Amino acid sequence: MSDIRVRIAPSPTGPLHIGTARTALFNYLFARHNDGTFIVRLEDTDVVRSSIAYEKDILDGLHWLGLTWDEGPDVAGDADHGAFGPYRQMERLPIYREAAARLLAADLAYPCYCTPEELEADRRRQEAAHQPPRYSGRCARLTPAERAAFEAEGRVAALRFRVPEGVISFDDMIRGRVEIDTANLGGDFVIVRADRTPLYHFTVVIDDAAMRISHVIRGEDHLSNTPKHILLFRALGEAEPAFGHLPLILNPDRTKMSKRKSQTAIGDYIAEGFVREAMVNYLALLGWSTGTEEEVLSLEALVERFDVAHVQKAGAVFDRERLEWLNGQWIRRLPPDDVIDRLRPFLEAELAAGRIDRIPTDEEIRALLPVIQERLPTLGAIGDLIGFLFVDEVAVDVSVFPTKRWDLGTTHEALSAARDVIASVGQVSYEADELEPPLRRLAEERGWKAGDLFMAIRVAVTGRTA
RNA sequence: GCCCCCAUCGUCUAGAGGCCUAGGACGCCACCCUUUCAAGGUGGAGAUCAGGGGUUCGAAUCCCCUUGGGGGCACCA
Repeated sequence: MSDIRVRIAPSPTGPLHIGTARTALFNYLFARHNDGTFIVRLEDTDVVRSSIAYEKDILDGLHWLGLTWDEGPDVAGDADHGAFGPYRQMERLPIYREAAARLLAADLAYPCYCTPEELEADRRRQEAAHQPPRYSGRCARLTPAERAAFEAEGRVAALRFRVPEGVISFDDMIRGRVEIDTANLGGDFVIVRADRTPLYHFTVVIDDAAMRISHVIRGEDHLSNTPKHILLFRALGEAEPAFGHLPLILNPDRTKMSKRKSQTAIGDYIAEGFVREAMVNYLALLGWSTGTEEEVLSLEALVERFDVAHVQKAGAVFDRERLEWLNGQWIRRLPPDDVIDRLRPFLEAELAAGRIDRIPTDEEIRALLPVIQERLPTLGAIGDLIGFLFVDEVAVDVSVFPTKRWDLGTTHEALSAARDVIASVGQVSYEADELEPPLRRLAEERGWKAGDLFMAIRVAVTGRTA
């Protein structure tokens, strides 16, 4: 095991997002390729929006993808494991409290008594003046007497970190050297709320330091925040990890992928019948490539080939068509028993929805596999493909019969004739050459195209044209 | 508004100065196969490498500017 330690730190304030899943995957690939440690940490300090249901969705989703982690909680609500725990931030409050006290004692942070209303007014004024939003620094130099006065007023203070002057620079694993002047950070920022709960920028740094995270690999939306983190690492007397900022996943209009414009919940893709192999394969290739022309790659193959050098810098539009193509590729590659297992929940859903009257047996599905495996874009398409076989009565909508060459009269006539031919053949084993030759003969005698006859029979028997 | 990041076919990308009259994949269009639908095979359309300056014998590749796009600027994460 190397010293490389990386983490995915999702916030259980929503279901597992495509972007979080990809960040988790890249961290996983980086860790496994380098014989490092992959950690899951839950950032649940936003108590109002966090929930155990989301925690479950996230953990289950990561398991579904096949990303195993070495430290962290495995099951929602359950205990975690690893030498650097706990791995839920709400269980680490004393650690943050101690760190906050240290910064306060060293005057690296100070109590701020500004009310939300005052801050909001400042912000509005700055916006009106076309100024960038920035904390006024009103509470930065309060005398003990002034603080006491605010306290006497009943005001409760938040804790603000003093942002020093200077330029922060770091070598991003993906972007190279990045420099940002601390003057552009928006002034002293809050690290502990008035209600004593710590904020993200604070906890993320304390935990990354405490958990000995060596490489912080995350989305590009955090790039501008990195100087704040570096400042905090320094104030805390901790070594800074390496940073790598992944390109964002984009909506079709090239804005940051969002629930509003795209399907972002991994759970929704699972429900549609995307298989994990395809999802992992697709996500890995969104913003990264092997540098070769290989496209269909298993998680193991990805681990073997992963390198930061081939990570793209520009954002990548999420392309569902390509995901579907990969899904088809993977469904075709799955072993029969595996497909049968994975199909079952979707068949059960068909039954529950009343679209079929019974669930096919494993043997029935196995017999169908040769004709359905290469036709499934998603597992959820199974009902459309074989549903007609498992309903008590096939409903045939007359309008489904093609009328390009045949009118309904001809269709009816042809079906009657075909029925006679089939009856005359008698007992059959349904091998292809038992019914086809006599039906072809019938078509030839009547001057019909065999394809038209077969289409009529297909619709009459299955209720569908495919 | 300020700061930061980015820029090769519609999309995902290969390309790390000459191998590029820019390659692959998805999608699209033909054709083949074919009893429909798929799958598969073959071929095609599709990028003056955002634009303009440099550097160089030589630039998609290096530098600068412009333009365009994105992200960040919370007592959210």
